[in-house]
Formats: sequence, C-alpha cells, structure tokens
Amino acid sequence: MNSNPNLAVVASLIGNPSRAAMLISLLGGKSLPAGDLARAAKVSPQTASMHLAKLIHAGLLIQEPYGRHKYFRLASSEVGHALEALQTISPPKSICSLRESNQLHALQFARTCYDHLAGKIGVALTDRFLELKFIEKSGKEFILSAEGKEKLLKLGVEVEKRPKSRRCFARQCLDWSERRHHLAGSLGASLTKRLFELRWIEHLPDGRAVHVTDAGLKGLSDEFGFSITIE
Amino acid sequence: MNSNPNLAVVASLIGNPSRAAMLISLLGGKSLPAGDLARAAKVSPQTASMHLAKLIHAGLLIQEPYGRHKYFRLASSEVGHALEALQTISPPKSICSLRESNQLHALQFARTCYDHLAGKIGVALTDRFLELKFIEKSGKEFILSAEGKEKLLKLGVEVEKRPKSRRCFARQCLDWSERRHHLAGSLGASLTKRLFELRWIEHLPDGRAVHVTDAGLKGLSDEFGFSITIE
DNA sequence: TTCATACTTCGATGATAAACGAAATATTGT
DNA sequence: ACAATATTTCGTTTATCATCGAAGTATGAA
Repeated sequence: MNSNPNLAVVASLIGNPSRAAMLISLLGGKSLPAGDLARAAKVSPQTASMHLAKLIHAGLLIQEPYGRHKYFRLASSEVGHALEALQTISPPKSICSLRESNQLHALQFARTCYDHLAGKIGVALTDRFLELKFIEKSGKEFILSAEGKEKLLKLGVEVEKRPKSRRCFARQCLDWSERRHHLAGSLGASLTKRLFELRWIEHLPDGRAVHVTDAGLKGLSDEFGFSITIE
Repeated sequence: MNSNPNLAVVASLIGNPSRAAMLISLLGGKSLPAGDLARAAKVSPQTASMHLAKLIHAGLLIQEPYGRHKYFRLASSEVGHALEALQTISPPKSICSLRESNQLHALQFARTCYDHLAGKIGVALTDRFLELKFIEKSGKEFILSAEGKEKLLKLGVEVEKRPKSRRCFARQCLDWSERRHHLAGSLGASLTKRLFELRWIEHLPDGRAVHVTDAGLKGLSDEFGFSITIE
C-alpha cells in the first residue's frame, strides 16, 4: 500500500544547487562516475560524495560500483519525469543564446561518458556491433567475437586485453534514456581513442560533447554499415 | 555551464516542509486564504506570510486579494503536475493517527490533481475509457476517438480544444498512489469540471479528496458501464 | 471613532547543512 | 611492492534560513 508521500524530503534534495546540477547531468540517462558529477556540480569530491550518498539513500539514484569508480544513474523514469516537470515551472531561463542552445543539443546527441562513447551514437554503435555479431552480451560484460576482433584490429583499435590489467575489458554501461547498454570498459576506451585519432569524432570546445565529422559519417558507414540520422 | 540553476531554486522552495504542506493543500485546485494555509502548515501567520511571498515571487502561486483576506492558488496546471510528479518519487510519510489514515484512504480513493480526477477512481475511469475505445494511448498523450467525443459531448463535457491554448489536450498523468496513468490535460479538466456540475462527485471538506455521490454511482454506471467497488 | 480581524514587516535567535581540509580505504597501473 | 587514482569518512567552519515575538498596515464591524 502506498502511503501519503511527503514530497518535501525529495524536493529539498533536488533543491540544493550542487545536487540539482548532478541530477541534470544524469537526466540524459547516462551513468556517470562520482568524479564527473563532482566536476559537473563544481564541488570537491568529498562534497559530491556526501550529496550522492543522500541521493542514493532517498532512492533517486542507483549506484553501480565498477572498480575504483562508482557509476551513478537515475533510479527510474519517474525521477527523470519529475525533474522534467520541475524544469517546466522553473521559469526563465538558462539558455540565453542560440549558441548555448546548439551546444545543449550537441550534448544530448553525443557525449563521452567518462572515457567511452555514450549518447545516441554510443548506443547505436553498440547495437550495430551486436547486429554484426562483433560483440555478444554476457552478464555485465560484452564478449568480443573473432570477427569483431579482426575488424577492430584492422581499424587500428587496441583489442588485446592486457593480461596484467584488472580493468574490465568490455563492460556494459547502461543508458537510461535509451534503455540500452553501450560499450564501456577498456575496449570502449580504446575504440573511442581510435575514433578520435581517425578524426571520425571530435570534441566540441566545451570538452565533453562530441561531434561526428564528415569523415566519421563516411567511415562508420563504410566500415560498419552504420548510418546516423541527425534530427 | 550550469544548465538550469532555477530548477534548484524552485525545488528548494517546494523542499521546505511548511511550504510543501501549503502547496499540497492547494493541490485540490481551490483558492485558500493565508490564514488557512498557515494552519495547514502548522506555522504562525508571519511565517506563512513569508513563505507565501516567496512562492508568489517564484511564480508558483497567484494571489487574489479579497477585502482583508488574501486568497492563494496554484499558478498553473504545470505546477500541479510538477507536485504530483514529485509525489511519485517521494518516500511514504509515516502515519501518526487514525485521522491521517482515513484521510490517506480518501485521497487514494479519489482526489483532484489540481483540476482533474486522480486516485483509484481517476485511474479506473481512464481504464474504462480505454476499454470503451473513447480514448487511446499515443506517446505521452491520449487521443479522443469519434465515439468518445460524441459520448462526452452528449454528457455536456467541453471537448473542443481551444486553438490558442497551448495546454496539452489529453495528457497522461502518472498517479502517485496507483502508479498508473490517468487522464489529465484540458480534457481531463473539462471532464472533471462537468462531473462536479452534475454532482456526480463532490469535494470532501478537506478540499482535495473527492466523494462519488449516489447520482454519480448511477450516472457512471449507466453512461459508461463503470462500477466502483468500495473497499 | 473604536475595536477586531487578516495579513505583513522587522529583528533576534537557533538549527541545519553545505563546504572543504585532512586522512582513511579501495582499486589500478607500473 | 609502490605510486597514482577514485571515493569515502571525520571534524570544523560558515552561512543560510525558518521561526516567532513585537510592532505596523489595512480592512471590516460596532
């Protein structure tokens, strides 16, 4: 049985500027590590840790420890919905210029998620890899197939898991908005690194949003039969 | 690049227990004078006055002076929507008294969510409309079918969407007590308004909980084949 | 006018919690 | 094993803000 909820508890949690900044960063649905969230909120890691603990405790966030990182994401679509509803009544108005508006759009479109590719592009590319049977789901990870390994090698991606490294090779990173996983772990990092080297993707000046270049559009299409529709 | 500092401002306003209590009192959709709101929040008139001034300033409330009284109401359906959305992610409040328990049951059974019907009745009636194919889900909204339009018109419900209004016509609103969607938007508001006019439903003294009258039981059954089981 | 009611402003007090430095814990990389 | 990185815990400081008493303004009633 549901009880009469007291919304003051939750609203006051969202009402702190630092926590609000963190929640908005997660509104896209991506999982982000504590350090990134601290940077997004412009507070020290200690402070961020305290805030995140509160958000976890209240059930607004879910944490997935991964090695020394701890990834956080929104606990449910209801949380995202509530944040969006609050935004509709938060009157004016952060986006003062077309420039910022465009940048926001870029952020939603593609974004590096710590050190791997996230956003629409990250999820779509992961899906395409699954279709092509380059990778295959296995528990919390992906397994790289022989064909996948060959293809990525040919592209110049570092695919050997260094035996000494304890870092996970091909982790699944959940994207809440897309409700899908995308490729993370050291393979995700290597792939992203190579895509930057090839200039298929580029960082936008703000440092986190990512842009797919013309060369990238062609390359992704030629190599993976992967075409992006930009709305 | 703090994308929306106003989100935190609004959320922190709602996050104060006294202000939250006032806002919830107003969620029934009625205007209330400052003194009543002070009592609802269990604070002194001075304190209430300060809180109300802040809520006015932030655009969450609208004030209407009536002689020496000053009446307050929610500024828009968006505010009501945001409050309901927050309730869906809020922790349960501990019940301290039998009176609170009864009140809670009444709210869960039927209430107004700013200007439309929510609770068991709201969700069940929406379900019945879906069964009868009066409405149909489409994304985040409902679509009113020809039969639905005809039937509701015959009942005296305003079903024409006013073109200049940018308000959503038939929104799906997540019900915090049922965790299902009910009919909101201007259609939900019109329907509810008509149900009050017909005296099929009535507000209980608290202003938010709703009671289905005998005429309502008969009317809903005759018109929609909708029968309510009261536990 | 005079009193009562409804609400607001001002000022002082007290409680809360946000922030960070310092230090601890855990994991990865060499 | 050792250094570097990521996160958490603890303790202290600081600032904010909710609260109410006291006093002020405005309206309505007698």
